[in-house]
Amino acid sequence: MEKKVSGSVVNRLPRYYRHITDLYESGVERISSKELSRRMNVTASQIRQDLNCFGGFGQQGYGYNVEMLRSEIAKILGLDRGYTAVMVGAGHMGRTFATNTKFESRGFKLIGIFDSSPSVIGTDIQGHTVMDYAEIGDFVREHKPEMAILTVPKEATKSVAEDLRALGIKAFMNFSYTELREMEGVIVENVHLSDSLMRLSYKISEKEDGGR
Amino acid sequence: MEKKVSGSVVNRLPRYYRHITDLYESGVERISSKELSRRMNVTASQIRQDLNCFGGFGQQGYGYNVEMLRSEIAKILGLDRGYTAVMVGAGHMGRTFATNTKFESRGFKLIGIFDSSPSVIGTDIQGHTVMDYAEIGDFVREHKPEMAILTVPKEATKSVAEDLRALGIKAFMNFSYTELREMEGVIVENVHLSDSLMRLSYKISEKEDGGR
DNA sequence: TAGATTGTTAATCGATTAACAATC
DNA sequence: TAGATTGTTAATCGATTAACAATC
Repeated sequence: MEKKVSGSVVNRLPRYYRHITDLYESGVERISSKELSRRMNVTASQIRQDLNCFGGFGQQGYGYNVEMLRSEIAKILGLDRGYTAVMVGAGHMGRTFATNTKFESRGFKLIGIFDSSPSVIGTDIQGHTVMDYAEIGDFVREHKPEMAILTVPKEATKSVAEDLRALGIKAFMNFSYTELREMEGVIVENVHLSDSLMRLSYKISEKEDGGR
Repeated sequence: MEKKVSGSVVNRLPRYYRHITDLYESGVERISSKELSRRMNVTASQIRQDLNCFGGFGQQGYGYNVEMLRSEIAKILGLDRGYTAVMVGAGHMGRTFATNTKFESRGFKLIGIFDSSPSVIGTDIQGHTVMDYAEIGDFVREHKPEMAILTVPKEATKSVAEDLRALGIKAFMNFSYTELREMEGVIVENVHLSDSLMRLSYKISEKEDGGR
């Protein structure tokens, strides 16, 4: 059994993937931890430590092969596993997230969008016909998606999550302004956009005061 | 000059605000760090430490007064300063963020939305008429907003940020899948939704492997 | 007063950085 | 080979937790 990887490292992984992908797409073949550290504004030491949680992907005197490192990080992140997701909530946020996220190029597949409002059921989002939430049970039992993206109003979040959990969904991404409390045996990632707005506000006011 | 507050504490502040606001709205008058720790799933010690970076808001033997604590955290976050924001990019994400975020109830004011595409200029978003990006210079010079929300495509992010910086905008919230590198003297908060998706993916695959 | 709970100091734990031998 | 750069150990730094005297 490998050593447990710390949360701080996990949080940084997508950022590594993003930067390495940028390099890959601009045709860079190799990169040293030093050069990457300059670009990412972190220490080279941290990069080497982080990557070594998962294996020795570099070569002394050379650095890291960009293509190889990219595919290794993808593997670590599980992007090669073809995870599938359903989305519940075809309102503004659902539409935007479904439209903006390049699911396929990130290794995921969005396989169904559900809503309970008659006015959106049957409409199209990026080639997906919105289905009736009442039918989600059959759909999930048949297709067995790993994750659910919840873009429903605050009030509905908890009950939808409980329904889906009972159907065997293991992981949730929650966009509503409520915290989906960790349920037994389930993985939750809460996305709170207004938290970012508040952090920004804090930093502005901190700066104003500091400048006095 | 007060002691520098650590990034970890700042990151937790919006979450405190959210939980305290929940309590406030459900009519709770006082809360102890112990009870709050139970609800938030953190240690009571951490709560007391965190709050004490900013002052002694509690009372021995009693706990914290919810209404008072809420307004203190709001003050710390700068939510009482009436910061104003412009948004650039009236596509899906811009529309969604403008529609979903209760700016006013969070102490902010969105004062203008801009785009450069003739097909959206003049359309309405939550009572805002989308203005021509070509006119943003005059607008910013007149209204002096503190922050800008960038919901533009990846390619446009950098140049828009530089324009706005030259106009005096101090803080940016960037939604595009590119990192707005910290510019001299400017505050940046990057929001990367697909990072959350990847973290979720990591956790699912970690769990699968762990269960073997 | 007695009980409760804070504010704060000290102890522990974990994460980051520095350093360097191994090696390509 | 000589130079570069990794992987990894040790040192440092910072954040979290525990403990408790102060006090409402």
